[in-house]
Amino acid sequence: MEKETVTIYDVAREAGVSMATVSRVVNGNQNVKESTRKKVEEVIQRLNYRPNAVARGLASRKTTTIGVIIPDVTNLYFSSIARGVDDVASMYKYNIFMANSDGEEKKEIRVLQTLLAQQVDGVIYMGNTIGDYLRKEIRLSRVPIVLAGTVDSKSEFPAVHINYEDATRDAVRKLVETHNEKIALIIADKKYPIDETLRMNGYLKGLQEAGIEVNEDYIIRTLYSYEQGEVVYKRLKEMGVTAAVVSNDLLAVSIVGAALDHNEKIPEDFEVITSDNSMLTEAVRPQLTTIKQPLYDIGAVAMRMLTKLMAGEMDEDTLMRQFELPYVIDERRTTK
Amino acid sequence: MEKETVTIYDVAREAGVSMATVSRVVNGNQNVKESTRKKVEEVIQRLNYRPNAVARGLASRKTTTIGVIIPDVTNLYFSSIARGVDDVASMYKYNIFMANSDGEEKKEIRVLQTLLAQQVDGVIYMGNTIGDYLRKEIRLSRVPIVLAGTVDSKSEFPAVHINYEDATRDAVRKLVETHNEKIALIIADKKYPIDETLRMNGYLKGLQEAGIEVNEDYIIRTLYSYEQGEVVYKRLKEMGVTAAVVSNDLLAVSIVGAALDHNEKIPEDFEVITSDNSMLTEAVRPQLTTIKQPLYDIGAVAMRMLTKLMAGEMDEDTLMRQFELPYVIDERRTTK
DNA sequence: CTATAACATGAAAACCTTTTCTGAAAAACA
DNA sequence: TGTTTTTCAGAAAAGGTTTTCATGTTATAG
Repeated sequence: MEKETVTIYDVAREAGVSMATVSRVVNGNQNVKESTRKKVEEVIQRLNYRPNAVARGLASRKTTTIGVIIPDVTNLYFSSIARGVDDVASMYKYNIFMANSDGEEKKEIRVLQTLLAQQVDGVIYMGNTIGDYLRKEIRLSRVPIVLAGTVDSKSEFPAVHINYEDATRDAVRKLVETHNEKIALIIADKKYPIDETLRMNGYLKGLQEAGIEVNEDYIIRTLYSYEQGEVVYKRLKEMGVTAAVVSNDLLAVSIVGAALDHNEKIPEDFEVITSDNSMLTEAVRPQLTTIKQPLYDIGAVAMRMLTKLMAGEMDEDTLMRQFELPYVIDERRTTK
Repeated sequence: MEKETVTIYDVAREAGVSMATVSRVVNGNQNVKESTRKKVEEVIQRLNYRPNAVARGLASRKTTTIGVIIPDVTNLYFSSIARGVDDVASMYKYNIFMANSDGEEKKEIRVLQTLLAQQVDGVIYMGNTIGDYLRKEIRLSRVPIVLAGTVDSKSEFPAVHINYEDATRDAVRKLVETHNEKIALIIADKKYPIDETLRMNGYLKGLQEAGIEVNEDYIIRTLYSYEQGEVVYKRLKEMGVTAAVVSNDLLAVSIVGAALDHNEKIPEDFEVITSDNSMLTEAVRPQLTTIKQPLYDIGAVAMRMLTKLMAGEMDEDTLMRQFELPYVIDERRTTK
């Protein structure tokens, strides 16, 4: 009754060859005579033999498995990237361990450790800051890692993303063109380097170019959550702000929502540019003007890079550069 | 230079005990004298020993790993469930292999096979129909499986979800109360049993109760994609339909969006009830009236169930019942 | 104080592959 | 035909644990 598993040994016996030979045919090794290959393949079919990946991993020290650290699958920005990762991973026969970290370093470290214990061949990291302890942990691990949709403030690890600074500057420029003078930047309350350094710099640069003086109050840090829309909107209005660059789609949607609740005319009275281009931006009304990030591609490219690193085809030191994908600003209905 | 991995053998030697003893302390086995435990733990700390999960898996035939089959991580309905799964999985120290299937049986089978090759201890399945071949594959596998947010039309496998039939009937009732007579049902173009059987039955039942005759044209099958909003809306209007129950949030959002594009007054001229309650429904304006499914909980409960199955604490035959979680209809701004 | 039970530990097999090394047979060459 | 190279295949070790069984030691009971 108990399903007895069929092993490579069973196949060998049945086919009258050695385990080594079976292993060779399973792995597509060329050193097998056509006739014996046929024979072995027939037996594999007949017994319905499925190689045990765990044993394989132990013997070969390669698990064809990667780890993906993601703050929250439920966040469209990250899940879109993850989808890109998964598609190319499965193209290369890699299986994915996925773990949510909530972007908290403590969890990230725990998660990384369990991934390493699982002997993953590489890891894709999505998140925020790479804290010092996490950084040390990664260095120690000796498995390649690449960051997707995430920047490493110390440029130590390979990463693929867009140029957030330029993109944000462009967004500000766009808002300046339509004569906005009180322009807000809405970013995360956590200390994400993408927000705090890159988007911030882009924002400042955009204002500076236009000769607009910076008002610190227009830089708002908040939770990435739709409940915050109303709160943020009110603060904006109290200050007479007429336009905002928002770093998260869901938040942008809810800010626009709050504006509509208050009978604001969009984009006439209030303009918004958001930053992710998840499908949200096109589904809602008014459709959101957005910095169009190629999310899927970011994931795909990152994974492709990781396969090269894992195959040793690429030296981490040579191609450690930050890989920048193009972005574009897609004008829709929340800008004039 | 090459990072030499430290094994249980190193720890044993260093601590002056056998591998068996080290294994015992690592696994919290009680049969170890306090003093030796201390000693071993000290050495583990000092050498920074991390058990190799692959070797462990091979030796024990337990990988503390589960597989999650998901149509698309990018779909909020499924990713919300997945988040619930992940949280309780990590609570029980299980690692998750996640694989996207696009809801296509072919991919599902391939994915299931690679998961089984990885020797997962159990699997969570999200999807649509369980096709015959997939069904056979699962039966053969002998690892427990539970369906999350998914029904098994043959009730062969344990599953957790809400009562889609009742929920849909309630939604129809609600629309009938406000004197709608031409009520549409918008479901997936694929043959999902949740849509084709359950939601359909609920819809029919709701109409029947109200003495409204069914018009087949009002049952629309379409892609779950925001681009379809316009298309569906137009068909609805041509037929003079005044209300719809939609089985996917993103689609519902885009239908409402299309209606707004055509200067329709919502909910006065057109009412919509959607079915998932992803965060989308509250972020957009007007906020969507929805069947409130406890998505996270569906995932969490399913995973909890799976742990029991895996631990043998629960017999698949005894508790094979379909586990129903409560739902509620949350009235917001797309119904009168 | 002896007989017995309970505890603590180690040796070695088992888990299922891959991989290295070696050798035999076949093919190519001279 | 003899020699060298190439091709094909097997034996056995290695990979890092868990687990079973046996044994020595200590505590408990009589």
